[in-house]
Amino acid sequence: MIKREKIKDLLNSTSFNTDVRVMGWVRTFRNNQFIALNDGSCMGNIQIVVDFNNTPEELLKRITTGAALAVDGILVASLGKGQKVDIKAVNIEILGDSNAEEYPLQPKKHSLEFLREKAHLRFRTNTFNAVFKVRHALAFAIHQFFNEKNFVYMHTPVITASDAEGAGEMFKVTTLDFDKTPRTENGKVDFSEDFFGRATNLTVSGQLEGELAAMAFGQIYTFGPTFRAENSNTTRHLAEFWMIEPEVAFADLENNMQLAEDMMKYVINYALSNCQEEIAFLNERLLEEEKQKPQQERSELSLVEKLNFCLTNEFERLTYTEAIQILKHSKPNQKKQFKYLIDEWGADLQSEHERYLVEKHFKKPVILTDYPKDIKSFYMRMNDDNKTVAAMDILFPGIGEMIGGSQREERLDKLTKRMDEMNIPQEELWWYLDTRRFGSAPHAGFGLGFERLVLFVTGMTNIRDVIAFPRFPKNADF
RNA sequence: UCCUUGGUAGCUCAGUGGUAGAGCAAGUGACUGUUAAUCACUUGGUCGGGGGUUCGAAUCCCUCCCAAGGAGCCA
Repeated sequence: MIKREKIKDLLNSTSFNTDVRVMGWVRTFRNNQFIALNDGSCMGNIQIVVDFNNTPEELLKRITTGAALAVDGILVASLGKGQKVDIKAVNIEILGDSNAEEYPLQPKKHSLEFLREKAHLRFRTNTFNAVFKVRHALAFAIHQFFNEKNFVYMHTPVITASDAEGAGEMFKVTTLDFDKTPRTENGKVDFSEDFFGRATNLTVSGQLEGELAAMAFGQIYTFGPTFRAENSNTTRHLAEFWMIEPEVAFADLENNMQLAEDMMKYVINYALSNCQEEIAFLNERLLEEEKQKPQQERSELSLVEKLNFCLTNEFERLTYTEAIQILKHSKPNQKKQFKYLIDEWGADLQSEHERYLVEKHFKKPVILTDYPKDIKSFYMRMNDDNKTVAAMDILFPGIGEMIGGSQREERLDKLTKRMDEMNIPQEELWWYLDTRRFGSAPHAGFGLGFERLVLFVTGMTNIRDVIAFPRFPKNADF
């Protein structure tokens, strides 16, 4: 028997008149004669030409959209205009039938909302083929970037006992029987009877554990699933998402910003050069979509232009205080077009403000630094002004916050003081505080929401379309 | 969780008080170098669920569920 070949290789082949064998799934079957076959090796289909006069009616009827086939045939130069090569079928074997009356994917354009409900089948569409290839490339590029810089990939725990991080609502992890939970004398659930002997949750961040490792390896990163039980129903939040969290010893906020910008450019560049076909497709898809919109709402740059723009321009860096000044004097603020008007220093920035800075004022990624201490986490390093902390948020057009990071507070007295002020129990984080007791050192790190990166690079607009099986409130299908 | 807009055939939608429609898909047939093939015919609906108003409800009211977009929370 001949060895099976990948469609990707055959589409570029010029070895005409050779016997080939392919396997794949039917995308369309036109004219009782032309099968567009896809095997996932690339976005393109190979055209199988069927000699329908010498093929049993029985078999022709079973060549339906979605059916899996094994085809033996001869590779020939195509007579048609749409493609360079055809396979003249000699023998077609149906590996798996696909009932055309029941198969949900039709040879036509489907809405993303519809495909979201068919998440088990949506990989079979061009759009999702492209999205998940790009997702793969980005994940690979992230590992390659850190590996080249000699970072150590740490696997931080998915189940944690600390609930003091304040990053968000947590999912409880328990084996207790809900119908008869053990109770303490004062009526509370007795978690000492639970599997771990204490209350546990799914992690909301690997940062604290990451810091422990960074204080030995010097530079580490994590890349794993993260969970937030927030009741968020937006196009950029998930209950289960993947996060990349580098942590670097002997680094300050400046180093941290540089690392983040370098990483973003590295992985975007990797995707551009390794997913040309996919990104070209997504670029076209987005252009088509934008055509539906009124002129005003269309973006100035195409997807490819936007990605290239990111690579060739420095991210704009400015402090929170400078941003407030810009916003205060901005047109929408003067004309009271903001829903939340910028009045004085200290307020948290709303999405509309971030969007103005990124999309209207600077028109490129922006790194905002040195936020007021009161709107940031306890572990961020206090600046000399005692008002701001060495925090940074990287804002991207269309996405908002892509990265959040900071230089960490390495001074034990200042750290414990902040914890007291923010009511964070020190005894629960004794192990974290130990790093400040024994050989503390300046260090910094950040968290990158992987799906938000995939959103940006694919030009998709809903985060539920860039993760295979999205988890969000009221939804855990598949 | 809040605000807005929606939920009608497998899909995308029209129908705004008088008894259910189109295009595509699917089925049957014709045609055969097509490119989401084309042409003809056919099938297909508890109009999101429940309750109410009315002689009569897809249409009006109440309520619940679900979806999209925006907000908050954040990555």
